[in-house]
Amino acid sequence: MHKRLLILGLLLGGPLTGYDLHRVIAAHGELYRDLKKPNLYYLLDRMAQERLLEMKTETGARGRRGERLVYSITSAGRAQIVDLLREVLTAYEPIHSGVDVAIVLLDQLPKRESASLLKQRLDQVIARRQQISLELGQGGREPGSAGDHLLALVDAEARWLKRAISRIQASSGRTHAPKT
Amino acid sequence: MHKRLLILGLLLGGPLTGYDLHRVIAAHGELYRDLKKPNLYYLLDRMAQERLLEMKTETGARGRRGERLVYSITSAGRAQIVDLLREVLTAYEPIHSGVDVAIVLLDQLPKRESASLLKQRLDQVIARRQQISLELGQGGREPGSAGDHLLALVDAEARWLKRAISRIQASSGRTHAPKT
DNA sequence: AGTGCTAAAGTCAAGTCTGACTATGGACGG
DNA sequence: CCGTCCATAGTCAGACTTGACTTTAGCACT
Repeated sequence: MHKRLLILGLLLGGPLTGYDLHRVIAAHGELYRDLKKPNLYYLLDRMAQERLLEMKTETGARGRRGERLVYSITSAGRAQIVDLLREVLTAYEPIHSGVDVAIVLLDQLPKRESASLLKQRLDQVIARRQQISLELGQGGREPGSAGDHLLALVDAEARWLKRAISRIQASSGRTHAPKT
Repeated sequence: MHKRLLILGLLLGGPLTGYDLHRVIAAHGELYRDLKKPNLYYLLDRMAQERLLEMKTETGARGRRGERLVYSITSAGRAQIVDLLREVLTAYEPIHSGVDVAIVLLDQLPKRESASLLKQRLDQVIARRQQISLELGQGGREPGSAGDHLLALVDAEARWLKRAISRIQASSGRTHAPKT
C-alpha cells in the first residue's frame, strides 16, 4: 500500500505523466520507496480502474514531444490518502535492513572475509549517509521530519556495523573453515 | 534473494519438510524475514529445480502423520549460500520502516489525529521491543549479533517517533482544532 | 462406528513486481 | 542529407507473493 500512497501523495501537487512521476521518485533517492517503471505503470493503471486517479490523453497545450497520458488525483483518491495514512501508521510492520538474514549466517564465511565484507559495507553506508545528508540540504533535517527518520536508521545501521566488526576482530583467533 | 538465503541457511541444520520450515520461520518472529506458506513452497520448488535442494518423499522412518516431502540442501546449495552472502552484504539496499512514505504526507491529516496515530505507534513499537527482547533472551543480545541489530533499528524508530510527536505538539498552535 | 473438531500439509487463482526489450523523435557530426 | 546516439515513454513475459481454500489424519466423544 505504501507505493499507492506515494503516488497519490505526489499527485496532490498537480497532474503528472507516468514518466514524470518516475523521474520524481527516482530523483528523491531513498526518501521515497523504490518503484520501478513497469510497476509504476501497473499501479497507475490499476488505480485509474479503481477511480482513484483520472487519466487523460494529453491536453496538447505544449507540443513538447511524445507525451501521452497525464494522471491526476480524483476526490476518491484524496479520500484514500487519509485512509491509507491511517492504515500504514496503525499497522506494525517490522523493519528490515538489507542484511538481516545475512547476519544470522555470517559465520558460514571465514572470519577474515566476513570482516572484510562488513567493512566494505560500513564504508558504503557512511558514503550513503554523506550523500543523503547532502541531498536533504538543511531543510530536511529537522527533528521528527522524514529526513531525520532516514538518517536515524542509517546511523543505527552504521553503529551496528562497527560493533559487529570489532566483535569479529576481537574473536578472530584464527580463520575457521565453513562447516561441512 | 534474502528468502532463498534464509531457506538454505535453515537447511544447513539438517533436512526439513516445508511445513517444519514454515514453523521455524514463524517461530522466530522478526529476526527472520516474513515468508508466507505458499511463497515458501514456491521457492522450495524452484530451488529444487535449480538443484540447490533435494527433495525426497519421506523415508518413512517415523509414521508420524501425513508428512510428505523432505527437503535437504545439496552441495550446490551450500556453495550458493556463500555466494548469496557475498551478494547481499555487498549490495547496498536502503532501509525502510513501515512509515517512511507516510511521514512525508503526515500533514495531510489534522495535527490532532497525526499526533494520536504516532503515539499509538510508539506504544506498539515499545511493546514490540519488549517482546523481541524477551524472545531473544540473554543469548541473542551481544553487541554485533543479529538480535542487537534488530533492537538497534527498533530503538531508532522509537526515538524518532518521540521526536516527531513532540515536534507536532510544539507546533500545534491553532492550525487545527486545539486541544483542551 | 460414526460425527465433529483441530493441526498438518498443502494447493489455487489472482495480484504484484521486475529485467529486458521496443518504439519514437529530435540532436549532431560527417 | 544520413546514420547514430540519447532521452522519452512505454510494453511484455515471466518471476514472485498473497489471501483464501482444500485435503488428510488423529482424537474425543457419542
